[in-house]
Amino acid sequence: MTERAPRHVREPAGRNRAVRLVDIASAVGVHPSTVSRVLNGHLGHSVRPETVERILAEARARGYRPNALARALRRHRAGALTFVVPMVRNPTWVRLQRGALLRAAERGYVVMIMEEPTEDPKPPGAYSYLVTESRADGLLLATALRTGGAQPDEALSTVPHVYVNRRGPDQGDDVVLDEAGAIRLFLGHVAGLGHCGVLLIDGPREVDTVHRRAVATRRQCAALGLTAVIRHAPATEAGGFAAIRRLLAAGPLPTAIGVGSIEQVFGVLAALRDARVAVPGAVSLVSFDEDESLGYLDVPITSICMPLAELGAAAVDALITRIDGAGGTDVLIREPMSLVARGSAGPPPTGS
Amino acid sequence: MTERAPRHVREPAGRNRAVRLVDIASAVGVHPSTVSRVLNGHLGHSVRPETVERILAEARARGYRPNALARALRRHRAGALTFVVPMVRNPTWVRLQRGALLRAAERGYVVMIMEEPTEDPKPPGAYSYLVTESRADGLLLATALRTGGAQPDEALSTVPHVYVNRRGPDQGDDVVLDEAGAIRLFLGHVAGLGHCGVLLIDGPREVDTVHRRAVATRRQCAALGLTAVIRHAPATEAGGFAAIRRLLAAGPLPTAIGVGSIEQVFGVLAALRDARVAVPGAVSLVSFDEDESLGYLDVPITSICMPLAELGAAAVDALITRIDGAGGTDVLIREPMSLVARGSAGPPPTGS
DNA sequence: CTGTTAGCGCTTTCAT
DNA sequence: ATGAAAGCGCTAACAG
Repeated sequence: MTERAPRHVREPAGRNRAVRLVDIASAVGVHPSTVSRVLNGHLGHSVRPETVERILAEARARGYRPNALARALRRHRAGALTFVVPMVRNPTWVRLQRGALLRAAERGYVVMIMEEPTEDPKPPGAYSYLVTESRADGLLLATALRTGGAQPDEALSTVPHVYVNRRGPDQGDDVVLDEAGAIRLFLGHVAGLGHCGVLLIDGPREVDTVHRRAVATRRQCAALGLTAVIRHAPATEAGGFAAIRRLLAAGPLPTAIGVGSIEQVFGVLAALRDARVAVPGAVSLVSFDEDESLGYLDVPITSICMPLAELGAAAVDALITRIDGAGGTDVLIREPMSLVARGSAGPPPTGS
Repeated sequence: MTERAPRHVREPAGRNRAVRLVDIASAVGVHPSTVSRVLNGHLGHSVRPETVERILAEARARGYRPNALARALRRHRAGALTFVVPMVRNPTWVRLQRGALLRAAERGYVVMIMEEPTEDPKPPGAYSYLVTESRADGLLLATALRTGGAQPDEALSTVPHVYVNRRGPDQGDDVVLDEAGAIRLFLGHVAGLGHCGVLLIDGPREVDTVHRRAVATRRQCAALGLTAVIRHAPATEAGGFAAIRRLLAAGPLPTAIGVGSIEQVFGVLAALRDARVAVPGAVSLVSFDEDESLGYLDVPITSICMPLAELGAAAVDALITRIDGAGGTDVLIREPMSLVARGSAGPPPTGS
């Protein structure tokens, strides 16, 4: 009485079949549902300890792994998150991604990465199909641009999502860093050294973090009685280089310079070097991106170290909260944030 | 006669249900299987053109998206790949990851990223559970370490996989770059400039790319009549720094230096600067990692630009081939590879 | 304490 | 040219 295998289900050729719940059940001689309960720890309706043991033993022996697809289909939960990141090379995103991946793994989720092209960016809602298709339970949106229109994205209205390191058009779904705090650290440092004029070289104003740094700089400089000059340029080496070039052509620079991204730092340094402007002799420099390599440059660069991994982790937590149906509020990650003093910021020249 | 909804299936609270195949079917007044056939283009048993139109229209109108979970469960295909990458900050991996993500998207796969801790690394087979659970159809293994034992990983034997940028213990599943070609570019450049002695500062010898570069350097230097010194150090700024420090303490350096990673480049440059060894006056330097920032340093760094995005794309293709059941052979990505001459490599000092 | 049953949403063979 | 039916592997409400 060999059971005939149903002919209409094709096996993936050559691969040996995975162990299923029913295999465990029939080996132990219980019903599949019992196995399911035991393996999921649903012992509310309690199961005989002996049966539990036998099931656990069998499952372990055969290396049983539940089929995530079947489980997800039944539970209406994919156990996956989608992380939408801008397509840039920058250590910032690596650290953010890492923090998110680690926390997601801890919480039993896998993470799919989608890279958003920097030119011709799609609206965040363009990724909601992943949730509609049940591939993911929610979206981590880390695309950098501020929304022009500021009206909530229709396609996202029914999809759990969180904006990471940028604010979105809707309230209560942002997880961002304390950029104002970073500016405070920067201004406190250079003001303490005696600087009176500040220059911020940063990325395009459409980038939300850039916008927040610019606003904070203007406001805080006003409060502290410092003059503030703000220049936006592409977040590249060439962008930083050109920005300083242009400013130097117009006159002397403010003595304290903050730079938004590490790429720009390299460009800024090159332009200052070309013009023989000494760092930190003539101008002081502080980077808002931290990377170890900055400590090994000709002039080691003082920088602000932001809690990027913590940001990623917090974003995952916030998203899971929303997936679980609980609402949430905007999250501001403040700690740990520090200024790594390396010597590129010193007192202003005495003549100034 | 309102149909009672089955009470035992809980809806995800507050979220509106996705459109299903049956919804389209009942709206159009046909059987779900017909809709399935039409939407999948299985018109082998031909369907009336009018019906096709109505189904397509309805699906479009309601924004129908097939449930990827249900489809995957039925088809025994998750439509997902897992990319296992080492946990390092380095532009190399960003470019590799990008190439892989883009190609996977083109081919209709989503990609999950798993980061492998650098210290206490797990064997690649530790990720095969993702395939067993049907979360992914195959594994892209980009962990950097060479396997000590060199015996095939048991847990991977039934799992489609490809080793990326490293060779694995089994034959025919590697997709790697032409490191020997990179060395050839390097040696050709410096030999052409007149150098006779070469120093390679690279990462730990357990890293497969490092190993291949070291072997190629020894072999090619012998063939060209160049002396070769090879030093392994951690792939960090501090590692590069310390390596040069130690060598300088022991005597003069070979006049041509190749450096394995960008982090080490920064360390090497700092150590040379500290010791007042001029670049390219006293020693020439070439980096095996390319990054735009290298063009903006004090001394712009000549580097080898490897086809990393192409590597990622080729790895995805190779993996999908294996998932589809076809075997495969090792792949060597040679092009496009170039030496970006920036000035850190020049003729050796005349005294030497 | 455990088994029965009814699906999750989709695909596919078979029958008409 | 289309419908019926079965089932991917798992879970959960309900019934003993």
